[in-house]
Amino acid sequence: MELVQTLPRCSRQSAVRTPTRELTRVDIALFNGFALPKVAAIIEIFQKANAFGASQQLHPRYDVSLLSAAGGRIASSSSVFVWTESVDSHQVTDDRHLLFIAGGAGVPHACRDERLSNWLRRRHPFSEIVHPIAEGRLLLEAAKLPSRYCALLYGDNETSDYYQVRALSEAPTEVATALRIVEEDMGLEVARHVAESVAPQQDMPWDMSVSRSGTPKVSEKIMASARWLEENVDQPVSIDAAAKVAAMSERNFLRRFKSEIGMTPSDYLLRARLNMSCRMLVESRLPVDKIARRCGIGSGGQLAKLFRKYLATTPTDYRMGREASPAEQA
DNA sequence: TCGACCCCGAGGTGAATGTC
DNA sequence: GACATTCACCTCGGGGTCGA
Repeated sequence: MELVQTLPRCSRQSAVRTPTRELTRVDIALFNGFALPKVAAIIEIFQKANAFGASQQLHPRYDVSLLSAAGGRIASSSSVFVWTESVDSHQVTDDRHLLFIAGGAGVPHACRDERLSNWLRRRHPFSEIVHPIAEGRLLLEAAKLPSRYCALLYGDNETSDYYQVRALSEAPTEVATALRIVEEDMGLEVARHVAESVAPQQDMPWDMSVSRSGTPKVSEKIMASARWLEENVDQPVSIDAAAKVAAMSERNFLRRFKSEIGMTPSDYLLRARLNMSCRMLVESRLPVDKIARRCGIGSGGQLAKLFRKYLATTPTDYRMGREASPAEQA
């Protein structure tokens, strides 16, 4: 069941909100086993927008809160821990509220969490945007609530391509929603500035995401399996499991995936993992072995082997090269 | 169009070695 | 001692083919 609502505009004229000052509260609902990358992308977008505002002598525009049913320490699916506020201690204010709901392997368990469901029901009427990330929509469905996307994302405005907005029949990506909100609040130039500073694909060796590019000839089943592969880059993934997502036999899945996407599922997964490891090499100081394990690439040795094959370098050389020439990353 | 079977090679795993 | 890289061996993914 697809539960989707759209407001006329994600603008200040919303009937839901009567702000007393220019602050937007961005609540992100988490649970054990949530998928970290997309949550991190949202946080980064609003943080960059605040930082840009600060450089213009403006007050912080966005207040991002990480929330969970009980509060405290929450583990992502990649075993990275974050500290959260309890939903019960988090009060609704008369500021503008946006709600993002994480996806990830922990969703089925979170769907059975009455405390989280009840809070979603209480918070839903006060949130201008209610945007589930991937499997996060199952949490909304479990609470019998509709999604509430930013309607402007469905319009044919000139910046749709810039945010990689999907077809009209699909929900916008969480990144597109966050960027659109920044554009609404702070203007197109700021949104572009933020998009350019956070866009991982522009820095990475490959941009191969089918789910973002919306390749027209790709069937929904194959698209779903490709998305599933992208969302599970940090997990041990078998082709058989991916075939089950597409509701096909393993052999047929391999054949269809390659003919529609142009590469094998394992190649697709490998590229996604390499992109993630490249990003972590540049943005963190974690040792190569830990990065490899967190990206689903067994060991540092395996990562070195892949870097030698695909990039003709080693992970440490790649990291040093990116640090030595930051201008090339722009 | 899809499933089943078989074979080959690429990739994963863990140990060994090198470097700092 | 920690981390990075190489190497050897084994597993499994992908291609070819055929039949339903």
